[in-house]
Amino acid sequence: MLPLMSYFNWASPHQIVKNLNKHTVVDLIRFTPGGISRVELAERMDLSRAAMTTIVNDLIDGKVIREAESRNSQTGRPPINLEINPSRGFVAGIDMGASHLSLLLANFGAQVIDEVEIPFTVADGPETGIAQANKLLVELLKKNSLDPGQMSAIGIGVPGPIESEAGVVFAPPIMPGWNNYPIQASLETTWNMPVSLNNDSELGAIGEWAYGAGRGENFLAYIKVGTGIGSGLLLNGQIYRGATGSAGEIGHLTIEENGPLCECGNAGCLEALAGGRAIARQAQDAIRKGQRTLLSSLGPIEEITARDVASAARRGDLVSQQIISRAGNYLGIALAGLVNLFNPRTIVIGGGVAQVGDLFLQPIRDAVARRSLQASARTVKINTAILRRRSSAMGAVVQALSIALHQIAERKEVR
Amino acid sequence: MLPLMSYFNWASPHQIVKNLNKHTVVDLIRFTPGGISRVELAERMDLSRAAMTTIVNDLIDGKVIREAESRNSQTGRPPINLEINPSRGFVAGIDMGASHLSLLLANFGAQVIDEVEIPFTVADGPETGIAQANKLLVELLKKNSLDPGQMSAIGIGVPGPIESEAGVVFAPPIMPGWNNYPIQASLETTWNMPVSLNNDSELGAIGEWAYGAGRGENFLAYIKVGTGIGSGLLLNGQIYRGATGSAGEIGHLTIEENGPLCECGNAGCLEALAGGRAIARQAQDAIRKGQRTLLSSLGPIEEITARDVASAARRGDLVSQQIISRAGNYLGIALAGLVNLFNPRTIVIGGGVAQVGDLFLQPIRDAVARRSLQASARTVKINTAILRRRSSAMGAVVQALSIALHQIAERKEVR
DNA sequence: AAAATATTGTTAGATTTCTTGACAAACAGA
DNA sequence: TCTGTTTGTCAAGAAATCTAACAATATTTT
Repeated sequence: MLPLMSYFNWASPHQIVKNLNKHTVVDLIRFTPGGISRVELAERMDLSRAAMTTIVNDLIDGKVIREAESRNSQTGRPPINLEINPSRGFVAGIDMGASHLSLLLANFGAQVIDEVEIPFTVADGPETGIAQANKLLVELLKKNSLDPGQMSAIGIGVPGPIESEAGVVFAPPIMPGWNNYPIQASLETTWNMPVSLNNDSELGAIGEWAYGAGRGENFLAYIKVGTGIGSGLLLNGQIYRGATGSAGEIGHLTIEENGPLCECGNAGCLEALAGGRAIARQAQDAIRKGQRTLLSSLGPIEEITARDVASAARRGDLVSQQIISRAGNYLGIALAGLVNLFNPRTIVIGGGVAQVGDLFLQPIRDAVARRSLQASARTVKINTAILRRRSSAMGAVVQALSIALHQIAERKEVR
Repeated sequence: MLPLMSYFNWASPHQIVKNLNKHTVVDLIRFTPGGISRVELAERMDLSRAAMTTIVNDLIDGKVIREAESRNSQTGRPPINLEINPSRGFVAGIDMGASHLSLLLANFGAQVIDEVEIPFTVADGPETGIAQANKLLVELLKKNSLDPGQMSAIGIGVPGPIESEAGVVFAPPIMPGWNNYPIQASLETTWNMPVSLNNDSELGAIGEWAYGAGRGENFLAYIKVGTGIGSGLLLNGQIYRGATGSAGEIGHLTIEENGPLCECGNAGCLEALAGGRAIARQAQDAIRKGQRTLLSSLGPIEEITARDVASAARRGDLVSQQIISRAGNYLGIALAGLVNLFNPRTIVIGGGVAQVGDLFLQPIRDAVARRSLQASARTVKINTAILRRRSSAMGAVVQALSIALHQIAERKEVR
């Protein structure tokens, strides 16, 4: 069957970008677990083996990819696996959160060389924030005796909606002062290399898709439970942003019509019931009411965070467990809606609270099973992020590599 | 910017189907309002004018398209509009509902030649249902002095989830007995031509996208309010079916946790609150309670339908208007969730109840504005289906034409 | 150890599809 | 009638892929 109107929406595909098949080969090599050979590539892409030889040897000449070990086969000449040439260069992945800034340094094979994370206040504004990120990257490079010239691209994720053409964030609720600030352009000027600016939840989805709990799943939702609650959607294998770039706002689904007020102005949003701030507040209330909990011993009540609650829950604190479990139930109610509408194959739960594991996951799974249609609920898998705190930063690395690799693959000569 | 992982997911594009550019040209001609010329095609597809001449003349030779009138231009040689050759053949579009069966006969220019609609009971099972459809089509052809040999393809929509490879419906709640029945194969054998089987809500989205209220909108949700409530989603310009084909099940979002029981087994589903059956039941209850309403004069209480309520509401009946408005509010609550998650540009409301107009639309718009994030709510347009009862059947015609046109475009010679 | 078999990867020439750049065609206005 | 402008066509050449034969490298069989 023909996919509907696909012709209409694709620009002439050999023109979307030149050498489309070359790019396809690069990405198949990047993301096929266990490696892939020339003949397998040819079969997968429906090209002749001869054509594949030309394409692959071209990429090898450009030092984008290289031959790896031959796999042992049952019979016949063993296939030669192809892999990205890891020593072709480096990229950086930056994950900017509301209260943390983390940074990965990776080679072209997407292997993490080094990483660093610092406390951070995104509300301090763009100049301060970007300066901090720059400084951190300079230090990390120096520590690894690397020259900025050896880097090829930077990926960065921020907790707000992106205007991707312009390279800015657009009316971000939790990034005051950043509206329309030229984040991408600023980094590109400073570092003199291409920069990919993305939403942090989208990057989480990409990271977990590429190397995590949703590896290769083409219908994937990544839920980031942090200060706020956001999601990154991978539909038909592509990031889905919606008509104006604000798709996936699961945090502002109304769950309880008369629930607590949310920063967005509505009442009873998921975020106001199960987000990091809500979890912290519930814990503080519990202490004030005099409930017996490990949390009371942590110092000033106002400074108790969702992370404290999560870690207390893991150590067996009943009050904390109850708070986490209730948050899980709320999230599950929202996810039931998402499951009915999107019918994803996999949902990956990331962010600090998710690391608690089954204490959080089980109420989610229960609520989804109870409140969504069997057809979709039966097939959906709900799991914790494998890359843990690194999901988004890893997604940023993937995006940086996408730019770097495809830019190099365009060129004929070795630079 | 490069679209993420697009390379990975596309098979080698020139292989998705041969002569991709030829097909793109056909669809651009089909769906560009106001017509399109060779040069405009070349620009839109990023091809040279010379290449476009070859492609277009090839299609003209194959009698797939033809030259239309020249448009008047400001200056220079006026462009020659291209159009699908309407007299190249005919197609049929079938819309099978729970309680009606309708049929459109259209030429290759998608102009409706004739149509017919009969009452129908899908629950009578596939043999009966398909026999009825066949008979109806035979009669319609005879009435228009057409030979089956002049038809090129059939599109059919049914109210259940589709396994599109297999051409069957899969566990359809309101099509008892149809599970896995080879609908597509049966029609293909009987008529000896290709058949496209689709979900009726999807077809509604396609119909309204092509010739209706969502013309050309690439982020479109079509909501069908009939006996049940379903939706068809067009995301990034492509029909979205989800991982297992059951995406868009908006009718089974939980709206009131302790609401009325739904056929799906859960409680408080949208469908149980605002679907056709729910509307009829509320009207019946109102009469039994002795409320003053035009509906009381319509004969046996049990036979009052949602359509009766809708038409009474249009004529000013307050009780009916209240019921419709309440249903609109419930639908709006569900749509607020859809807007937050999908961020569509347009929502088209179809089905019988929607024809009431603002009485139904306004509470929907209010609820969406109240309960979804500003970023998405501000930009979404919510309108009634322009094609009215024909949305789905027209979508079936579009699908049939897709098969027919692209099949012919493949061939070199005129058949 | 040699031969048979199977599978991967390469080579050379033909084919298809697109590009470039020149040119013909069709209209408006001076 | 001439000029300017835009559409559409033609011919030669370039790029990418195909076909079909062949070389390379392993296992299995004789």
